Amino acid sequence: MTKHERKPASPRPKGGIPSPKRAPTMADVARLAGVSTMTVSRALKSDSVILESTRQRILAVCEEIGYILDERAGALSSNQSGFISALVPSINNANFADLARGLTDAAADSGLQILLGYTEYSSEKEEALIGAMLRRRPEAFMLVTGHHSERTRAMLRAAAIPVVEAWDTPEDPIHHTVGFSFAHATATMVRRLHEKGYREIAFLGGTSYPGSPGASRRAGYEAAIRALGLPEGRIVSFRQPPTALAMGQGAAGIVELIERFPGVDAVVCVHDLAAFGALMECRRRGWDVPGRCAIAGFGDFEVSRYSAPRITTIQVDAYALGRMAGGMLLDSIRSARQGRATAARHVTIPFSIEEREST
Amino acid sequence: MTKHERKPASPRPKGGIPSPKRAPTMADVARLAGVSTMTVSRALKSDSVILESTRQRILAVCEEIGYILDERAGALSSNQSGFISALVPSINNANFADLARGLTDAAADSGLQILLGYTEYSSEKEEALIGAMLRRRPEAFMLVTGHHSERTRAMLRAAAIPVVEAWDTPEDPIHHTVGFSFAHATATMVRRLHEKGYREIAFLGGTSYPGSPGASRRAGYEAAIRALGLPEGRIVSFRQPPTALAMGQGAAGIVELIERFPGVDAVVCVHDLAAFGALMECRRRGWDVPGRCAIAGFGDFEVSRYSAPRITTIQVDAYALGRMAGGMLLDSIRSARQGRATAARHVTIPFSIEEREST
DNA sequence: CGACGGAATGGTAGCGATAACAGATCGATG
DNA sequence: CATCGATCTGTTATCGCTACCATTCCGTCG
Repeated sequence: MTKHERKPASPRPKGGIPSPKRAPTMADVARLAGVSTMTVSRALKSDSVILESTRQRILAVCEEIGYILDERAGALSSNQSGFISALVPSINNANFADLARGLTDAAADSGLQILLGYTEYSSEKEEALIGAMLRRRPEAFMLVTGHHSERTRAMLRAAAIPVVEAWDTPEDPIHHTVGFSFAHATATMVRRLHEKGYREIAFLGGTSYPGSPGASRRAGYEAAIRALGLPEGRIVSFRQPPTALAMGQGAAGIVELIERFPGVDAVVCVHDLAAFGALMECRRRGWDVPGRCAIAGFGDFEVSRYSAPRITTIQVDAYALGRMAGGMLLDSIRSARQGRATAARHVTIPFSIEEREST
Repeated sequence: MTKHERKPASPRPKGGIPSPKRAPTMADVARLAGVSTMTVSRALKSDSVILESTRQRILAVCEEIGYILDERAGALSSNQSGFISALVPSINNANFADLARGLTDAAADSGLQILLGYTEYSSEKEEALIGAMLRRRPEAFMLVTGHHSERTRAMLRAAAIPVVEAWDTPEDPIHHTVGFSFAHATATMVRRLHEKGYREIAFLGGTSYPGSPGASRRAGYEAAIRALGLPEGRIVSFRQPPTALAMGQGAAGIVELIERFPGVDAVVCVHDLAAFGALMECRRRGWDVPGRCAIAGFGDFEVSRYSAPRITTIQVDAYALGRMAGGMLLDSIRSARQGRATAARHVTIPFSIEEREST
């Protein structure tokens, strides 16, 4: 020992059974199995060449002494963290939860883990989270929805890792995208309502500032209304970004809407939670749905399938979307590990209008 | 260079501005700021002694060259991963999402990050996830609900890190616990219904095998029914563990229940989603709620606050519970970092019966 | 005026794994 | 029987950071 040597946490025997006070390392396994640490390392990776009998012997030793691979060290040495970072606006939302689950399952198939963060619809939080996550050197990033600050984009560019923006497709993508146009979907819903004979179609929810959640849905609504020559301006916005209050905003919103625009005969809501809140408020007040006013949602949340009446909505398989986003990132990661870059891909996935009893 | 030296990813200049092809390291920052790497390390930790002017100079260099601390290396060197692992049965559940959010926020206050996993109510998945997570050397573990296999318990014991079991309190805790007795809460609901005059009270949901989700709620129901001398056996179980089908199970279940036990005048459901499904099915069939049959839930999901009628339920602040669980773990982590162990704590948090229109 | 102490900073080893290549072993082949 | 190639295993250096202690630089004090 020279004077600067770090004192070990506990004494290390040079041979024999490792001290019970210390977690076993690969060197302990190697010693007990009579092989080198490299061979142990290979035994624990599924894709490496090693005699099956050797692997079995090593795995037996691992099991016996309770050895657990330390991926912190592995990540440093191999320069592969094994992480994918994912940012969702909120986890308390079935669509985002499904997206995250799809990504997690796709990543797990390749042995990668997810670092999940919630931005709560705030760019400051998003920046802070990305900064914290980059310190873990994730191998890829998934962003769900939203406009991203220039600082966010710069950080991701500097990190030089694959990025996928999922769900609503942005106009100015960072890299990969996968999702569908919320504006297009909402416009389709408006046209469908028009075909069914509704003539004064309103929009409920979202806030008006650009880049806000719901802005693209609102824009799609407005474009469709104009194209059809229907009366414009039937809009009631929410004051707050989407939160747990979503249903309450829908309940309050429908009342304001009907009072301000008594002729309205159909409402397109920014998402199913608002639609459900609106629907229940109508029932409470004795307003028939869809007789007095039809109600449509967005997202096909479970509540829309079981409410009475069932709610017409825009359906997208968020779980599959998450898996697809994961697949795209994994492809890019594999390429990056072999030193190749991947061109950005832009995938549009289908949505469908689920016509139910509320329209 | 000797023959065994690892080939660097790209050439490393010995001085001057770091090559743009290579991510800057602490050594680059140190060189440019004219200090040692130790001083850079101190500048980036908030709690260390360093001249403020030095810190500012170092931070400026970091900003200029886009240096990002590599916590993979830090974790290895300091033997502190900065991770807390959390396992929830499902993320697509408002209670669990709130729990995870509370834990995340509590951890973030201390600079720790969360590794989140979903067990999907399967012990095999739980074991696999814990194994994968332990390779990251988390500093603590939160488990939400459920019975844990002996192998799970052994792994956590061997890891020798603080563990908190949150939500439903287990009979045989691993370490810390925080939550409340689901059995007690459900029994309280039954008594409340009895006080209101209901006499044939049923239970809907859960599966019957021991350790299944809902088992403790069902046990609490049965105990209360027996204690009150009410007619027993009014139970309809679900065939599947809780999933996205939760509302559909409630809808199907209420029909089966009313057909098999026509005298039932109140139903306690295993959770609000089943209660909601049941309620909507009743409306669809023209069965008045609570006139024909009262319906109560569990968990105070948003849907229960806005449905028509609003659903009576058992309310718990899951976010606060998550924060509390996080606080307990952080205390233990701090102690562990100073070499001290912490005694297991068992915290019971309050629940309340939210009486609404459905009973 | 020299000893002392506290604050700031520096030097070095080591955390535990893996990359890269070298070496050993063994059966097949000419 | 020597050579070759394929397969398996070993050696060494390194990833980027932080713990541990040493050192330097001051101002203070007996």
